[in-house]
Amino acid sequence: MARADAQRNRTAILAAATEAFAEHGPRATTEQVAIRAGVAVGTVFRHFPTKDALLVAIMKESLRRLTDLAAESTLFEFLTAVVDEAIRTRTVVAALAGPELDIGDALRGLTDEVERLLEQAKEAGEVRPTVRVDEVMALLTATTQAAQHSTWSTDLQERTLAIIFRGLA
Amino acid sequence: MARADAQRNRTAILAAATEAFAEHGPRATTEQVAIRAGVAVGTVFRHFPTKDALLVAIMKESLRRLTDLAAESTLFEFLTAVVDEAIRTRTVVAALAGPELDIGDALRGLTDEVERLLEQAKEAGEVRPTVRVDEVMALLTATTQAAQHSTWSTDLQERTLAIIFRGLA
DNA sequence: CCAGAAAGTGAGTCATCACTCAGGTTCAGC
DNA sequence: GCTGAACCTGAGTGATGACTCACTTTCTGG
Repeated sequence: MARADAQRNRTAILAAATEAFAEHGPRATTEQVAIRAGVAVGTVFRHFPTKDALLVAIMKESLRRLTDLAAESTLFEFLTAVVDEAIRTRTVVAALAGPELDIGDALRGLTDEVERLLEQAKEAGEVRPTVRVDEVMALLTATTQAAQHSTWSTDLQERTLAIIFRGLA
Repeated sequence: MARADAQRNRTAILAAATEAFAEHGPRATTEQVAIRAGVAVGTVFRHFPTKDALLVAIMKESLRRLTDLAAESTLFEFLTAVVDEAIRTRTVVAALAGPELDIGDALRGLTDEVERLLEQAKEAGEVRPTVRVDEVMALLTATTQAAQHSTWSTDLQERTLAIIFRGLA
């Protein structure tokens, strides 16, 4: 049986890291995370041997949450939701962006869901049959990247997404 | 009259920095730039008091080049060109992205050109009249961001841009 | 030529962080 | 309770990288 306090700390660290990275991006220091979690630095490193490991853990969590969400959405709803999530937690983006960190499997799960939603949308006649998944993922990456770096009003975000949706239809 | 060697060094530093940042992103060290330019670190700092100043100088140069290019292109040609440039020199992107660095005026020049091209495209019936400049800029930001972070094949890049163009039409 | 001003040099400073570890604390099973 | 294994602590370490400055070198105008 794992110790209860260790479990509590692990959870607290994950929550703190999510907040810290959301605020300051991946440049948030491990110590900031530790303080936020009410814990010493050493404890953070006991649970996650590396800062990157911590980032990966958070990203996987985020991707899993999104993958679940996909189960109960249409394609367009889902894309909108992903962009929202990207703005809120500035880490997802990195996840979609580069192969620097190893989150291959979680990302594949998301892609599978998108593929399913894409097929649905095609059958409903909402998306051209010629559109491929990698194109949708590329657009998704693009939008999330930009949404978090620059400061878009929700209005602009909606109008931009509308253009993309029109391009898919 | 400014000294000739100083001019030469300034040019060499700018060229070296462009290369270095293109290869390693903004994380390239000042010393790498110095070595590439065949110069000591101190000299780099004599010309550009800050690493950020150096980045700004490069970005402005890049934006000016693009602004010039806009004079002789259609909207779609231009957007494609910007994305290409973004992939080549990984610094433009940061320019479009955030207000972290001060390049306001150069960016405004680019936006003006895009606006002009947009009007042209509308008159030619290639773009819906309802499309606004900020939307085009947002899409531009998005695409450049993504293009440089992830590794897109030129094929995927073309297909993705095609979808965006279709959305604008 | 030659002064002296402008420019260049590069070892050194200082701050920042990811990460460690010797020693103290707390939990869980008996 | 008690014991020992698991866990926590936080000052310290080492690496990195932006920036400085006392000193040397190189231009250029007269």
